[in-house]
Amino acid sequence: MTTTAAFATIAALLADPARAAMLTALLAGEALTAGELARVAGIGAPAASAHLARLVDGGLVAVQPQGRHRYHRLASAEVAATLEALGGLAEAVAPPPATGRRWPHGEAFRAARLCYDHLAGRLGVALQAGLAGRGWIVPVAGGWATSAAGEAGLAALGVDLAAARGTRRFACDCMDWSERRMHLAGGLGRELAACCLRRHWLVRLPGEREGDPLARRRLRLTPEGARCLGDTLGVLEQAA
Amino acid sequence: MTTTAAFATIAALLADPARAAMLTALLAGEALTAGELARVAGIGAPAASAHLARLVDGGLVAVQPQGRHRYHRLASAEVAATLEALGGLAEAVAPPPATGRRWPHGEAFRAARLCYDHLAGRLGVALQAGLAGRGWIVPVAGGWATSAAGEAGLAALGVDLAAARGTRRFACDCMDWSERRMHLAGGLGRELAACCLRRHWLVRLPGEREGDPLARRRLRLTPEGARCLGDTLGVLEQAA
DNA sequence: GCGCCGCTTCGCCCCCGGCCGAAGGACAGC
DNA sequence: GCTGTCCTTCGGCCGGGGGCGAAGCGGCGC
Repeated sequence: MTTTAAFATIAALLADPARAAMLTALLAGEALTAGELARVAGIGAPAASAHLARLVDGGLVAVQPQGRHRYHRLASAEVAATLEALGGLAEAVAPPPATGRRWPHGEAFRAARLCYDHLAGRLGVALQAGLAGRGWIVPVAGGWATSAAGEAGLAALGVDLAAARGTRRFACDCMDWSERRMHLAGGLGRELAACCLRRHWLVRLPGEREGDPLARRRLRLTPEGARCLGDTLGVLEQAA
Repeated sequence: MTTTAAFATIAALLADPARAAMLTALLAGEALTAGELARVAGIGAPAASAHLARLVDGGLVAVQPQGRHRYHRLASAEVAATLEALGGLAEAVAPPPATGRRWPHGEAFRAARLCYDHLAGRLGVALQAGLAGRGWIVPVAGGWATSAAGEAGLAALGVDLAAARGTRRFACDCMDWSERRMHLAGGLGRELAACCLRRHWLVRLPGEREGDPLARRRLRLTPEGARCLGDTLGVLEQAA
């Protein structure tokens, strides 16, 4: 009873188009100011303020004041995972909009993207499979742990394992709606993504349109990234 | 844009307490009549009818008329998976209600339960791990396939593999909110659960209270079930 | 100190949607 | 065919919540 009530409360926070647009924008993993989010949602500043207050109060969004700006981000990777799940269901249930591509951002989006703070899409799934296939990560209760070989290999790639361990969950699964498989989340997933971006193995694709909430989530594998990740983890990618 | 709109539309369907109660009840995997769902939600027949019409129209619930009754069930296992994800987030975000047990149904619910049509909880996760650990199932693109040994072993257990193949997805992962690990879904997951119930290795726990929507999801492992599943798949379970 | 800018609060309007009672349609059993 | 049951549709009421403009508050820069 109380359970289904909490359930509905969370859903109500996601049910408003303006809030949904804000959350979708925050899925890119970057912290945005209230003004930016108001523009993304297409509403005025007062309305945005009220929406954000409710999201923060509901525990979905965290806020950190900085000077005269207030930066908002998703409260946790769990929130991101749930949003991804809902997006996948929306895609599966909604009448595919006539045109062949079922998601407006299509192929590039399915190939490689950010899921809040870690990698998703075909690339994310392939990375997870590569890590498990080489025995760099091994399943343990509640998630994954690194093997000795994995420690060495990941460190050689430049992944900050110390930072990865400083998180509540070191490595766990996150559902990938487009591939219907798991990809790696948790501290390790975050640091792996950070490493790939830092070394320019992956670059963010620029958004074509201003205000495109999904724009900053798309990633492109660079030739160097394909070589390095392919050599070490067997990730083959024919992404554009 | 159109994406976030669809997203919000689905969330709006889940945002009403009455609809949430109905969907939660349907998570047990059984088809219920409109009248039963009205009672579960604590509303009158007209209101329930309107809610169900919206759920059906939104693609979350399927209906099959039978005589003068109309039986409702979740439209797909994907819907069930999303509901589970939302429930997990609600549990994580909501202030744990003072008492130690975070979900009202506590231990038994975490130990073994139905996730729509397949097994979840510690038992579901352990089953998935056991199947993968023995090489009965092997990862393939988009999910899992059975090995030769797995075919023989599952058939020996009494799992109807032909029926399992008759589904859109043979075997795929489903997120388990309580364990934060994957358990087995898809046709194979469904037939495995059906087999366990048919052979009385698992039995449904009776609901203590009338109208308890989660009641029929709780499962108990019988001594015979512990023996058979433990022998063949190494599933150790200390569930009550 | 003054003005600018980002954000919030307040007051107000309006509309969406949830609920019920009553009436209407459909199906099974006698 | 009549009656009872299950479910839906219709009409009407009401509350919650989203939107904006105006005003208030606080940090920053000239």
